[in-house]
Amino acid sequence: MEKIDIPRKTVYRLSLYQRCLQRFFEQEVDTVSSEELASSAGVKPPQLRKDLAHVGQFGTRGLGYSVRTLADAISGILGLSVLQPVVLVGVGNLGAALLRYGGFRREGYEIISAFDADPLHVKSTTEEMGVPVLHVDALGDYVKQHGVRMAIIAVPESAGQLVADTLVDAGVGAILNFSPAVLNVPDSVEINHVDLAAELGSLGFFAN
Amino acid sequence: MEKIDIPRKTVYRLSLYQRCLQRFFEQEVDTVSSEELASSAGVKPPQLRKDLAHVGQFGTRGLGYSVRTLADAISGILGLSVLQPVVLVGVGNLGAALLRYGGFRREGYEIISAFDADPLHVKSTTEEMGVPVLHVDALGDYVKQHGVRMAIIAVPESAGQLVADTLVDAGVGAILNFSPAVLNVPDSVEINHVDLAAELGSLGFFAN
DNA sequence: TAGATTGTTAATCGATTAACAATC
DNA sequence: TAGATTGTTAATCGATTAACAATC
Repeated sequence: MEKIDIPRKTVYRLSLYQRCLQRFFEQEVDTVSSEELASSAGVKPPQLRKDLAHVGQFGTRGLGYSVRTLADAISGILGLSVLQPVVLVGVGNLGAALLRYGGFRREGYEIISAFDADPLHVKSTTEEMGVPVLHVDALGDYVKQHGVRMAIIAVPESAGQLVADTLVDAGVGAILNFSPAVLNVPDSVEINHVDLAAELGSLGFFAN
Repeated sequence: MEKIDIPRKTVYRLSLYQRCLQRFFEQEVDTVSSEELASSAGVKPPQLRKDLAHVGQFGTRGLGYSVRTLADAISGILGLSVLQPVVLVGVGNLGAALLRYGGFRREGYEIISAFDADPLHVKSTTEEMGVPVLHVDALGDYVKQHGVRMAIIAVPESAGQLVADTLVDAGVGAILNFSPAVLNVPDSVEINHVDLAAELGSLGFFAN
């Protein structure tokens, strides 16, 4: 394993490129230039080339990139070649919406189980939500048994850290955190924090 | 207006500080040091002080910051002193969840109306969702008439740009975009892009 | 005055952009 | 060969961190 030295932002953008390439592929485009791919992803061409340089050489000078080859390469790097199992913790408003959200699956992820502390939410069955919803007490064991490496947290702030600790203890390596809580985890665990209130809050400044 | 020169990331963090200050205020803490406030927001003290330096001087050397004074100052800067009206476009899975999400209101924002292209969603009434859901055809006029300056987009990718154009034409100055679409807008309009699929997608890399 | 903590300047770090040589 | 476009190096830019003088 020598996948150490790629900047976080580059990894994020690789995921953008991947999605754009999928679209080109569906449109049966065989080859794209850095110009075309970059513009479809909303970045500048040198940015794209720099990002790709971090992970290898995929293009042909004078020609561009093979859509197929590049897409496969990025899939491999991001670990999307096989469907990745993910658990979701917190089936409130947002959690339930994420459960129904199709975008994750299209990207190569599958929420295989959800967890909640509220018996009312736990009662929801596979039929209702599309996945089993279990009590949060079972979270740690489930993660260990199924070897789950990724989790989505959509619980209230007060529960965030506890859930994160449980996940980390059980072996999860990456967390997408929608709770407002600032999570303390070991450096080996990666966290993407999506703070909805802060996203909107900071926009007020620009709206005048 | 000379609110030009504050870095985007600083504005974002101001919003974090604001929320932490609210908590300190509720706990009846009068004064915090940059050390305390920074740690509660998940940043380092010099970062906090640098951020604040962009917008003014609020602390007392040797003592720290008055929770009340600093909270009020940041509220003013972010424009949160009065409840900000926001429109939401797209009442699918995610849009509906955002509509019910309480975090925005707590932050000083109120979704005053929602819009959708699907007559099924449009039928939803104030009672069901808490806010009126109108047909997207009425979006531009509504925004103009109510002087709305902020919008949340939660429509499918194919509709993103069209909705953005409508909003910008109607005078919106800041958009929180949850659609995967890369939106082209004038420089005067600020966009925060929350790309759920890409957030999760990039995490795959770190999960091993 | 002594201790503490801010505000600010300087140093570091990393990321973006520009430019161009390599090469298909 | 000539035109095009990559991969890469160098220059720029901005943001973070460290350090410390100002000052309560």
